[in-house]
Amino acid sequence: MDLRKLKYFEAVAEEKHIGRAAKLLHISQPPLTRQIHQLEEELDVVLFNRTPKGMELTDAGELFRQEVKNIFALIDQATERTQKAGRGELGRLDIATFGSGILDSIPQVLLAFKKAYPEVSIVLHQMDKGEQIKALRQKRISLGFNRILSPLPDIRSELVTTEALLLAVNTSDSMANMTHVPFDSLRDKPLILYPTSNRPSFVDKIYRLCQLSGFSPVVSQEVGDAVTAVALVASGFGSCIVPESATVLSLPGVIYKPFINAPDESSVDLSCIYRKGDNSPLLKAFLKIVIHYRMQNSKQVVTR
Amino acid sequence: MDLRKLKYFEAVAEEKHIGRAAKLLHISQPPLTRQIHQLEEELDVVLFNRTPKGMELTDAGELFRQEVKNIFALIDQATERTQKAGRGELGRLDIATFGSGILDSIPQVLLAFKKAYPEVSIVLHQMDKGEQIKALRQKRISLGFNRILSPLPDIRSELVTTEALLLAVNTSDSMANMTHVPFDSLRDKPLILYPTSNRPSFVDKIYRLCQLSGFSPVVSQEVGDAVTAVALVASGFGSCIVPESATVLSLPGVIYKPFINAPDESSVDLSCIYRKGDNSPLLKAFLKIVIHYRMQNSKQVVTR
DNA sequence: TAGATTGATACCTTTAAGGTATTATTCAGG
DNA sequence: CCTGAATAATACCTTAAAGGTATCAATCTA
Repeated sequence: MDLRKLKYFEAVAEEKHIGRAAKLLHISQPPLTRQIHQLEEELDVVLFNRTPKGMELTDAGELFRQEVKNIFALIDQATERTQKAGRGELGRLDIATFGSGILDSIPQVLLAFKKAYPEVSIVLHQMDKGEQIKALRQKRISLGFNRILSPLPDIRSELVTTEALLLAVNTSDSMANMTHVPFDSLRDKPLILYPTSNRPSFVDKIYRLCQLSGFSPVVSQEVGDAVTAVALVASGFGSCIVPESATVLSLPGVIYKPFINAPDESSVDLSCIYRKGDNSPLLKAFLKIVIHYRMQNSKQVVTR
Repeated sequence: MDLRKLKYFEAVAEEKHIGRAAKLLHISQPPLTRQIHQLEEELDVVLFNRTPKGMELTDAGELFRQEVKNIFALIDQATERTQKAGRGELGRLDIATFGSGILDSIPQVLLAFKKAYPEVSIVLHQMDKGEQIKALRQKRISLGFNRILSPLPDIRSELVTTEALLLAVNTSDSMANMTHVPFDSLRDKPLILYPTSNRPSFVDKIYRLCQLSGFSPVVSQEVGDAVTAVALVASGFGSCIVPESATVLSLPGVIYKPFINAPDESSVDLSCIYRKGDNSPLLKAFLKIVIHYRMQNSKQVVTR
């Protein structure tokens, strides 16, 4: 079977005339006659009745014509879909997020991507950093969102946004009516912290900042994610340090305060990580959106 | 696009290795490399990632592989269906029957055909002879069942069965307890007859038989079809002459009597008619069943 | 570092599709 | 009844494209 023959068949079926069909196909009549004969021989079916006026489809030919139409439609569809997939406009993207990272920035990036590439289905997975790296290597995911990174030979990363750290305090706290909180006022204040999972972690960062300010934090409670932490702040368990994006959690009894006199690097990055060799167009498309988001975001910061 | 390329693509996708795939396809490696490159160029999509270990499908390639599988399945299906249609095993057959002809023989033939060619859908149309011939010429039907035929240049016919003529009489009739009815006893007996639609007709035949016996029939009533006629016999309107197959109508008050001393040709043919030039495999298949039916039927008559 | 294995490239051979000239057949019109 | 026009079919040649052989560049492995 040969698509050329099918195309030729379609033309003859349409024109009911070998000569005219040949002209339409920009070939001469004899080769077309031959191709039609070969097709009939291959199928072992008479597709046309030859009359002195031209070619007339048999019932079997009529049926075959429909089938051929479907075949070409399917081929066109296959081509189109494959090309879309090749441009990263169609497919499935498995993305990992960490516990409370799914606040503010990540949804915004995902939304922007969804808008630009509506035919890509995004599947989200909850994973901590260690799991993300494992899943990346096993190709179970193509992307992971993370905060604190250590360089790895087979993993690349792209910065999404940089967020200031804020202190979430209870409204009954003595610091509640300050506009800015000096970082070292955290000395002796009970802090809600997170367990250290995979180093380097967000907790490590907080410990280092305290160390730079010359004290060790007093841990009142360890919780798994920022949402729980803020909830505990609301009920008076203590304060906690959160990235700026956590302010979307507006719980009664909680207010967020910026630091003053904080050591350098009192901000935290949000990055996405991916396999080094991955040249999938889906990944490229996503990174393009990430970079666009970062640009737009930093511009906003500048113009503020 | 070219099915050869798709076949080659499938092989490489399966083997993940150009060399092995080439061996499987019984060609050498370089042309296969070239074909894959051409396919990628034509689609403008990278289908494989080349590694030192072999070829690895990209996401787009993976999708294309599915599509290609569907394409080949559709082509196979198209081929199969067309071949069936070419052998008359698939399709639609429009058949005309006349009023009461749809008794006994015709259903048996249709049933036999349905059994032998289950994938052919038969569409029945009620038409008298004149309409049948018109519909045949306009190709609205491919076959018509009929009794009395006049030869036409563009219409062929095939005998289905020959039936004796019987007299349907009311049980109260004086002839009811005869085993055989002399034909000329119909003289002066009221007969239920049919209107003459297209000559030569069944009525013409009856008139001729009467004429040969030396009398003219007394018409008590004209009715459109044999079923109505027999119903009138049941209620005492008179007698009527019917083909043997009408005996399947067993109405209370009606008994069927064979003739004796009837003129020659006191039997009537059931034939099917079709276009002279029609070489459709569906028609051929149907005629084969018709001839088979006739053979089997005449054998039964002989062995009786 | 040497050898083996991968896909890619260069160049020639062979197959099959396309072109030109012609034929057989059928139908329409004189 | 014959002639001419139109149809698809056939014979034979030309051309384009697929296939084969030899070889290369790159990468991993021992």
